[in-house]
Amino acid sequence: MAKTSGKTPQAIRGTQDIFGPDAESFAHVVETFERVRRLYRFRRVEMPVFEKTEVFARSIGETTDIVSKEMYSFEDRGGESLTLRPEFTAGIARAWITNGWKQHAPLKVATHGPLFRYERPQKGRYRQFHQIDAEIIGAAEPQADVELLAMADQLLRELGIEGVTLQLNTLGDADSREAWRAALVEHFRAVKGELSEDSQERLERNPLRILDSKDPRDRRFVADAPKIDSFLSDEAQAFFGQVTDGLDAAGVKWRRAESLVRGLDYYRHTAFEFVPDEGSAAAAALGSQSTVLGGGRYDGLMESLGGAATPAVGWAAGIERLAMLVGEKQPEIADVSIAVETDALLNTGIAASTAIRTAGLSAEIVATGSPRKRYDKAAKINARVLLSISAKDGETVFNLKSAPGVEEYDRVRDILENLGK
RNA sequence: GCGAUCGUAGCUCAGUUGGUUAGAGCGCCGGUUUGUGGUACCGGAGGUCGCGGGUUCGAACCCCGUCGAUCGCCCCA
Repeated sequence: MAKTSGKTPQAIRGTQDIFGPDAESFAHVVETFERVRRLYRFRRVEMPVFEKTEVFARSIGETTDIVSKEMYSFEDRGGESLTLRPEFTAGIARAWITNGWKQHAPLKVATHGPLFRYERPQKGRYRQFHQIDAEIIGAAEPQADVELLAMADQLLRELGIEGVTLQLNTLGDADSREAWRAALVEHFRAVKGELSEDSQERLERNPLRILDSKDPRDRRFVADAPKIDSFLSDEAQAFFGQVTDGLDAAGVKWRRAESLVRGLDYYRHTAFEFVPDEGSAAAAALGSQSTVLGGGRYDGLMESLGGAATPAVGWAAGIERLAMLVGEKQPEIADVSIAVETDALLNTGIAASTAIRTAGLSAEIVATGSPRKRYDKAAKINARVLLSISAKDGETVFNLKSAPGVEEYDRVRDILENLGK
């Protein structure tokens, strides 16, 4: 692997050079997403890869570890702090405000591309990673949540991903959420000494996170922790009911996950993740970073960026993780593989390949190395038709070969007959 | 930030209890078959065994450090 000899610089930790079957799977995920988002009439949006640090710091919350340690921030030549986007949502929210996209409300947008987080890489987690993303902004009704989730569910089905289930929860409105949080702190504080060290720390900084602790010492107390349902207002209860009814109507399977939370304060109501079922092939393929697609309703975000209160809901999914679940994809088979068996006929080969490609057939040309071996190399390329170009008694000979009944055989023969006419 | 495992040709890996010029497969380059031919045969190039130090008569192999990778913890927008 990485040699330190010589002067070649190494790739940055946590970046990937994606090639071969992985690249094919990656492209397949993106192409499927583009197709499905059109079915749901989400409009394509292209966003900057970096923003003022403020965009992320204010939306995420100034005090969290995320802002202080886990963002790729730097100063530009003017001394302004900029940050490579760690997520799509904050940038889209900023654009909504600065570009007056309110005029398009409710706005359904989709995008995909690279994101950056300064973290220790592990399976399914990189410093530069890639996500697909879908947002509905300016829609307060539960129908928006339902449509968004139906799209996510259809995407996973069209990708052929099995053994992944929608885990669904509600965080209620701001008041419900705050009351629940207070009750949780009270509950866990009573047994603080028996919690894991990590969770004793969480108690002060992020008590909701104790609910998804992996430590068995914590899990005993998680089971009988206060449930959000006891704190939901009538409106919040009704909202969640409409979401679940809508999902049932849409045929989207879901499971209530009372411990599913979001780390950030701007989330309200619906929170969800598509997670591999325990013991499934998907779970084995993903390792410990297993959430495939996640999101929720973030009615509190716009205000943190100085905009008018705006209801919105969205999700994002890691392309690399999805690619790990879709299986190996091979590049498309070539229509024609061309062996130029003598250098004297190189230009004939070029003319033939151009004519074939112009006709809409894909072609690969082999014209380097030992002339005797070019046929062998061309034959190794997976192609529907094999064409060799050679000279016999001063005449140019096109020799075509394919499996019986291959439609491209006749097309190539016709193209060659018209060559030079 | 913490922990575990790993680091030998372009790639995937062998390398026995430390013992002479470090191997295989694939790939690459060249040659053989006077040949309408893909899977054969022969040959070649390519490695200061991640890097630095130590132990030893002798280190790819043992010890320390360092860099890198992988996986996990923390975190997870």
